[in-house]
Amino acid sequence: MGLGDHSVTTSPSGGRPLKPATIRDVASRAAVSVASVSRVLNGAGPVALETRDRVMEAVRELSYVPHSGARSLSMRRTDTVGVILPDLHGEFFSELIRGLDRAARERGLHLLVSSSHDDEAEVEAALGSMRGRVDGIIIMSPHLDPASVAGGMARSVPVVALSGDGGRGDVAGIGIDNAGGARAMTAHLVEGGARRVAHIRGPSGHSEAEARMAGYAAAVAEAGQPPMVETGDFTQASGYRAMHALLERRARPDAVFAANDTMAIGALLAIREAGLRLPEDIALGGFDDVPMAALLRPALTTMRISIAELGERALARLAGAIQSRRAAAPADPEVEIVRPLLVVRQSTFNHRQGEGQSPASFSQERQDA
Amino acid sequence: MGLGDHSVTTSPSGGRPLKPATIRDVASRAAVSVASVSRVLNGAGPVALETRDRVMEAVRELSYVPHSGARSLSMRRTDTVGVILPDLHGEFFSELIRGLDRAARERGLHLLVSSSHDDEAEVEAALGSMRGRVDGIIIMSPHLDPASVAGGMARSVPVVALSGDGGRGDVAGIGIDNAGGARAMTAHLVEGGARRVAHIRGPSGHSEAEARMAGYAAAVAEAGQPPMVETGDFTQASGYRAMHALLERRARPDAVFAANDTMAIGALLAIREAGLRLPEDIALGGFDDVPMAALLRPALTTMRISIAELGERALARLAGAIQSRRAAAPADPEVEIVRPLLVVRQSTFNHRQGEGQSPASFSQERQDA
DNA sequence: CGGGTCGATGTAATCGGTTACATGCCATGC
DNA sequence: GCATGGCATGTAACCGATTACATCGACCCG
Repeated sequence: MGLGDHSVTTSPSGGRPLKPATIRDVASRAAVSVASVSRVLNGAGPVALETRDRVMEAVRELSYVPHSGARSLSMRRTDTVGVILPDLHGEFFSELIRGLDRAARERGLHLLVSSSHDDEAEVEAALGSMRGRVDGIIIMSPHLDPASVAGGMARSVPVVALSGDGGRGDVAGIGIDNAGGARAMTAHLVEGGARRVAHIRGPSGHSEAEARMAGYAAAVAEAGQPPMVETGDFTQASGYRAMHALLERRARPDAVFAANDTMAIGALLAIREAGLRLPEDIALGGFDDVPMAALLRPALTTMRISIAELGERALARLAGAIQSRRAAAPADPEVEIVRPLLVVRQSTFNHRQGEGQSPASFSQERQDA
Repeated sequence: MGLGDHSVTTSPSGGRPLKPATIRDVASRAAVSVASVSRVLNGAGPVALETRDRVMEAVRELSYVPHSGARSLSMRRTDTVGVILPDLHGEFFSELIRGLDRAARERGLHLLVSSSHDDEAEVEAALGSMRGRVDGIIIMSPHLDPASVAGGMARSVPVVALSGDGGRGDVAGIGIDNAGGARAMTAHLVEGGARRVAHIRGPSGHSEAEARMAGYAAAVAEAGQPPMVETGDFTQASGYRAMHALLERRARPDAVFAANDTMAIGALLAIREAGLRLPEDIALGGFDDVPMAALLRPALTTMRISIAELGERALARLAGAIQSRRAAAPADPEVEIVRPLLVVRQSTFNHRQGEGQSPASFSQERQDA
């Protein structure tokens, strides 16, 4: 039961040790105590130069790598953040993770990802299984109330909600200003001379769809126009169908704002099929600025959201909350809002060069595909 | 120092406990030992009915959730797999994670994701920091040799390499049959009547690009055609430029195989600009079957890889390796190959209905967008 | 009635680190 | 010459679970 009877092979590449070396193996090989090894490795506390060298050599010889799990337990910190996401696709998902990963790596944090959650039970389960694995959680769940879902967990670790409208309730959150963006797009269409701006909205109950709808409604009301709305479900086919329906109305719209780019593409196909010209007969605006938007002809005017940046901000926010919890300071449950950027391309009138800004300080960018 | 002096509040929702309850809190509250609590919670070992009830009640009252980190340490298993990925984008990334996540959840595993690694040093660092956090690792790194990079880690946990051509070396791997796919596509173009099939390849040194190039070269050689090659870098702009170069050649190609769909789209724009018709003047084939491929007009013929399935298979493979390592059985370092599927759409000749299969048992599918 | 079996439970070692505290030593100051 | 202080180091108690082993009755059988 002494310290010396560990069975780790000496040579680094010769016999491959079945079990990796532990700190005690290193200690006994360097003929020092585990405390000294720990001090050397973490650069904490005073160590004699010669001791340091002996330890480093033993580390090299045994190719010792500290066991992060054990460290987490004794340090009461995992340096890991949990990420709980709904069923996301394509560019949105990859950009979000890219932003999270970048920000995490900067801070020496890891990402425990659990995606494709749609109902509340799954989210609860995911949250539960993260206890003791993470120092904080980033959660996105469009159909649910993030505050309630995160309530239990939020008492033990900080939670940041990522949502269409900012997390209501008492958890911190990052949200997209969907209403403001929709309003800016609608105003852009009105300013371009459209007399009847229609909206192809997303499914009712979906918080982002509702917010964009609200922004549209406010802007047309302000312009003294009657609202014209068709409902889609964010797919291309639904955008196509909705546009068809709009074209059959007695008073045809001369501009359409689709609640996302994918539906806008469907609408574009329907407009083309009807033999109408873009943007002369009908102007078209989308939302999201997916990569395809710039590749269409005419290239699509849209509201750009930098998803990667959204991820970075969320992680920065969470990292801050973890810090302040360590300092026993209560984290502020404030909700931070990211504003989309209006990107004007050929699907709307880009005559009127260099004129006035869009309202509400929404910045704007012209682009030629 | 007794068992009873823990300071956790009694009521579940009243005073919020700063520190979550531990198994000892539960034990003392239920007036049993920690062993019994553990037995109840894990359903292992015999427990009296009444004891079980008391424990469950205490668990509820304290809203106790086991600390997975601590459990990992004593069980020597983390139920987590590490995923190390290069800088991936869009659909490929999200589908891969989707497949991994689905397969992981089925098995009660978690995903520790670290993405955007490009050079070897970063990968090494990521691997090191995963020691003690994961039971196994899935690694994808196109420019590097997965075997060497994973060599050190592979001694302590199983590693599965995800790569363009299957991991050489002594680690298990899953690969895509890029060469075979490229060959099938080229053969499809030849069979459609093309006399001069050109190839827009990916960057040299990139293993997938090389494999697809090799498949193309073999197929044109077999058909007795001279190779015509331009090099791109997998971006749309490079596909556009490469196609331009091909069109300026004295002997213009009558079919083009682009090494991925993104470059094929660039090529498509160039062909259109030159006033040529697809597929009559020039037939065009891609690789990957990105969602946009079916939406183009003409819709793009391409080789489909089910990325999500690739992820699922990789995880299944790793899970198997983890199992067998627990049973002290050596895992086989075999490389599993996934074959892409030829999806024929309008950008190539889809006359010749219902004729012979493509060579080498590559399955085929016709589709109308 | 003694010994053996089985079921229910508790005690304490263990996983691999960190770290508060104790110890030993040497140099300094008075 | 002795108290003092600071550096270098070691010992052992955690972190929060699991689990091998010991214990203790109750019950059955010869």
